[in-house]
Amino acid sequence: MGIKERRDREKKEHRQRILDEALQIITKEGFAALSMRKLAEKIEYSAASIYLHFRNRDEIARELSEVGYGQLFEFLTAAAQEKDAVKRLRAVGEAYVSFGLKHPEIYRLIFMSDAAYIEAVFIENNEDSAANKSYRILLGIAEDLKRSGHYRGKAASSEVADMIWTTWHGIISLKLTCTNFPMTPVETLVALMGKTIVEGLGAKRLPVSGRTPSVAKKR
Amino acid sequence: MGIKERRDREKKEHRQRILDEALQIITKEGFAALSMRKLAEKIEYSAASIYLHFRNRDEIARELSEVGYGQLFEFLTAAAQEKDAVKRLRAVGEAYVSFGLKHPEIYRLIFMSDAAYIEAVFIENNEDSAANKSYRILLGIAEDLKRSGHYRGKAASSEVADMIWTTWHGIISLKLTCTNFPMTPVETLVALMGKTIVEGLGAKRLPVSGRTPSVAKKR
DNA sequence: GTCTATATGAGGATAGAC
DNA sequence: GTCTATCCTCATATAGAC
Repeated sequence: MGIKERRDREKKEHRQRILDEALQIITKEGFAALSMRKLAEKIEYSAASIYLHFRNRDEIARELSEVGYGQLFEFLTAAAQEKDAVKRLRAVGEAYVSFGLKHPEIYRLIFMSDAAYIEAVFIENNEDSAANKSYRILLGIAEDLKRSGHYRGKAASSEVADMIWTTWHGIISLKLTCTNFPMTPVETLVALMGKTIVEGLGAKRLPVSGRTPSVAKKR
Repeated sequence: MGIKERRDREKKEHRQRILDEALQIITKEGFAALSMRKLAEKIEYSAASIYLHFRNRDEIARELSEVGYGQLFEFLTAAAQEKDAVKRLRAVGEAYVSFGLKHPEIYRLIFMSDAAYIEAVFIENNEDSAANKSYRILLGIAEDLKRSGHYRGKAASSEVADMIWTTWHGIISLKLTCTNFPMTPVETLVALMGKTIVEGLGAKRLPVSGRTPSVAKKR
């Protein structure tokens, strides 16, 4: 049965080669630039042969998205070793943003294009998907912030985690769409954001929504 | 010279009609669905005739972006009447997010696709562009927060404004890409975010970056 | 079984007839 | 000024060669 094994192995390698080249194209030129023809040229096969390995262009995109979530997870994991929740919040935030800056087209693909990719990963996939594991890093930070007395509000940890996530996503996605705006450097934004959120969550006085805090009275 | 005037007027009207139909297509089906052929069918002219009014599809996109910035500006202006900076922050934030939810495809076009559109507006255009005026609403809030003693940090108003903007953008853009995630409802996120930022900016104790605040010591 | 060649139909853009 | 005809690029599908 060695022949079948070799054939299977070769087919798998061929498939992987297609994915590798596709990733290169996306990384360099963005997802929109990924065409079956261009990809076929790169792998030195006809376009039709790609369809023997992938149902369509979308299936390639979905697989590459998962690669992207994996890369992001590695970035985050490396930064999530810090014990202290506040330090970890800052480290992971910086890692998240630096991933986006380093792999802008991948970030666009996984978080700024079709909702189908990310939803497939979060909803259908198992708990061990890279995207879910990344989210749990974030959730862990929110829980630790609460545990260590860094926040006093009533918000659930998942809400705090979502707030932090949207924050980082906001910075990187706006930067990718508009390289010159906001003019504040990304690093400054990450630092200011992190500090403001930590202090906001842990603030002792919680002014009732809508009322002006006493400090402002002197106006 | 009345004939020339009528001709000019008719041409202008025709151009406007193209834009109107294009806006409808984008609003309903998204920018990707805007094809010259489909547009031609709507206006009941040949596709080639569109090129007499617009250099290419991109030029239509750019003009529609400006319409979009104008619509956003109107949303924000209506919410920016409130005198109190904190209340205004919340009102404008809600308006920003509700614009994004109400006109998702327009939002995608102006803030989530090509950097060229937004950069053209912010950089090349005059101070009176809708995008610049919108930004100044935000900047005004940041300045008023500072003036009324709501924040004590060293961050410049423009940095605070950018932080607030990225925050709102993060919420809406993540929601548009991933309708089921984050699971926290948009309204909850906006409220939590607004509260956390106001309290974070105004917090009395400013723990030195990297040190754990005293509350956490008990861990 | 795996590939090449080719067909189909959508789309952007343009030349040239009227 | 408007149209038809056309060219190019693209995703996708399939027939049939090997």
